[in-house]
This record gives sequence, structure tokens and C-alpha cells, in this order.
Amino acid sequence: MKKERDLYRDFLKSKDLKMTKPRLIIMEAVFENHEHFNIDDLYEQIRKKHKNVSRATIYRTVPLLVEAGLIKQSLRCESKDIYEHTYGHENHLHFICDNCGKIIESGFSDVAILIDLLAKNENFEIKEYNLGARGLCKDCQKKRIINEK
Amino acid sequence: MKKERDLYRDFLKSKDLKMTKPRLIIMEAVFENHEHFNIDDLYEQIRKKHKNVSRATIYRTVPLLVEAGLIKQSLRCESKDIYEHTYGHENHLHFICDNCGKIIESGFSDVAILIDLLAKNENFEIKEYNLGARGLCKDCQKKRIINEK
DNA sequence: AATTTTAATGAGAATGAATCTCAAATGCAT
DNA sequence: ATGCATTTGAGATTCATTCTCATTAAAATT
Ligand SMILES: [Mn+2]
Ligand SMILES: [Mn+2]
Ligand SMILES: [Zn+2]
Ligand SMILES: [Zn+2]
Repeated sequence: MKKERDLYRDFLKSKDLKMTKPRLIIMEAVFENHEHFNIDDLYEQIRKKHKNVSRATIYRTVPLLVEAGLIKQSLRCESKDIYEHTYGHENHLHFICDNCGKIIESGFSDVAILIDLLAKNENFEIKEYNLGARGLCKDCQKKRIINEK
Repeated sequence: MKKERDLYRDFLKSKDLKMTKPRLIIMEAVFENHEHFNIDDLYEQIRKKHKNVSRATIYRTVPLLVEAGLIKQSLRCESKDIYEHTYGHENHLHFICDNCGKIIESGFSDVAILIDLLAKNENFEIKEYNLGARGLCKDCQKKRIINEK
């Protein structure tokens, strides 16, 4: 939490943005848990302690955290943008179950090497990977077999 | 276009859905061009010839084409869901330029092999890959250098 | 071919995530 | 402390998507 705050401070300073109370509250809430989250989750979480932080400010602040490189926009879920930490988290890919919505994470060091090669071919400079697949998780495969009987 | 229509017919029959005039018009419009498209693009395209096909029906029909395996939901662009053909198109990944929005496609046969391995580890059954990266295209890298002077 | 049954459609209303507006509040350099 | 540009909260607005429901069309049955 210490490092994140410092990076955030530096980022804001570098952009001539002010370190305000809501911006601090929001960034601390974001790093309180380590799950994927959407703006509404975050709003509810923050509201428990701070009755006066507005949804608008959260919508305005989250993109700053993205730009600062602390979080990234991840997959979309239930028609909502969802986010996850990047700072302090390994790159990983998502397997999303079409049936139950479960998200399974998996490292992808080797995959990245190949994708870097493809990108090089196109002279494309990658800033952020966005890798995953949809399908059926272990449990839902079993259910399917039962249902299709 | 012949094959797509037959597959679609079979799919509708298998689901006890009727082959209606709007459903046919929409599926033909979808396969008229080979670009990524969003619902609004499709609506405009269809409206040129058929003044009476409603937006609602397009929103209702596109998911059928997805379920039939003819198209897939692809990346999101300008806050709109976008779609692309799957039938008759190789699997590929997308490099998306953060600066100009350009979408670069690239095959990924080798990548798929690695991802299949990761999926196997998790006992996850992949139905559809969703692979890409965001960053800067060749042209925008040059522009950046100029701008940062 | 006419009738019945049932699903699908069009038009527009409703929803809801995300963005915008603007008067009031706050951070920060002096 | 003072002054001033930036940021904020609250609610209005936007706009993609979904829903509603009276009407229409497809297919099954006579
Ligand atoms: Mn994740
Ligand atoms: Mn594509
Ligand atoms: Zn599952
Ligand atoms: Zn570009």
C-alpha cells in the first residue's frame, strides 16, 4: 500500500493534478482488496466509510489509476467494465466460464513471448496484453453431461 | 453465402425457431461484408434496402447468429459491442492502437497450442479464444516521437 | 385453401452504465 | 491567510441495449 500511494502521488504531481481527499480515499479502497472489481462494487465499498464520495468522482478517478499504471481495465462482466490491479500482479490470462461466470486465472509467460513476436512482425508496440478464452469450467462440464442425458 | 444460410437454417430448425423474413435479411446483411461491425452499422446497412426491419429485431437476431457459430462477439469499440465472422475465418488476434483506434489482425496458431495447454491444466474447455493487446501502431509510434520533442 | 396456434416483429418506452454540468468546496502556491 | 485554478457532489443527460405489447407472420392442422 505504501508503494502504490507513492507512485500515485508522483503520477499526480507529474500531471499537475492535485492530491485530494477523495482521490486518496478511492485509491486506498481500490488496493484494500485484490479481486476484480467494477465501479459499483467500489462505490458500495467506499460508501460504507465515506458517505460523501460521489459516483462521479469514482468514475473520474479510476481512469487516473489506469493511466498511472496501477490498475487496468480487464474483461467486461454483466455489462459493466471491470478492473484489476496491475501493480504487484503478474500478467495472467482469464478463462471465463460461459455457464457459471467463474473466472479462472492462469500465468502466461510463454504465451507473451510468442505474442511479442507477432507484434514485432507488425511493428506494433504492446502496452498491455488482453488474453483469455471463454468456455466451460471443470464443474460446468460435468453438469452439461448430466443435463444432456 | 450458400453455406452460411444452410447452417443458419439448420440451426433455427434445431432450436424450433422460425425462418422469418427479417432473420434472413439480417443474416444476409451480416455476410455481405467482411469487416468488424456493430449493431448500428448493421442497422444502417440494412435500412438502405429494407425500411421496415427494426433495431429491436437486429438486437434479437445477432445473438442467434452468435449461438449458431457464424459470428462472434469481438472487442468493444467506442462503447459498442462489435462482432466479426467466425465461419470461414481463421482464428486471429487483435492489436488495437490506443492512439488511432486501428485494429491489426494477426494469426495465432502457435499461441493457441500454448493456451490449450494452460486450459488443460485447469480442466477448462475452451469454446472461443479472446486474444489481443493494446498499444501503439507503427504510425502512432512515429507521431509520438514527434509530439514528445 | 382456410383456420388455428404459436412465435416473431416493429415501434417506442424503459433501463442503466457512463458522462456531463455547474455552483460550491478544496488544494496549493504565494 | 489570500487568491485562484482545479476538483467535487448531486443530479441531469446521454446513448447502447433491453423490454413491452399490440399486431403480424410462420408453420401446423384441418
Ligand atoms: Mn485477473
Ligand atoms: Mn478480427
Ligand atoms: Zn462454470
Ligand atoms: Zn495508431
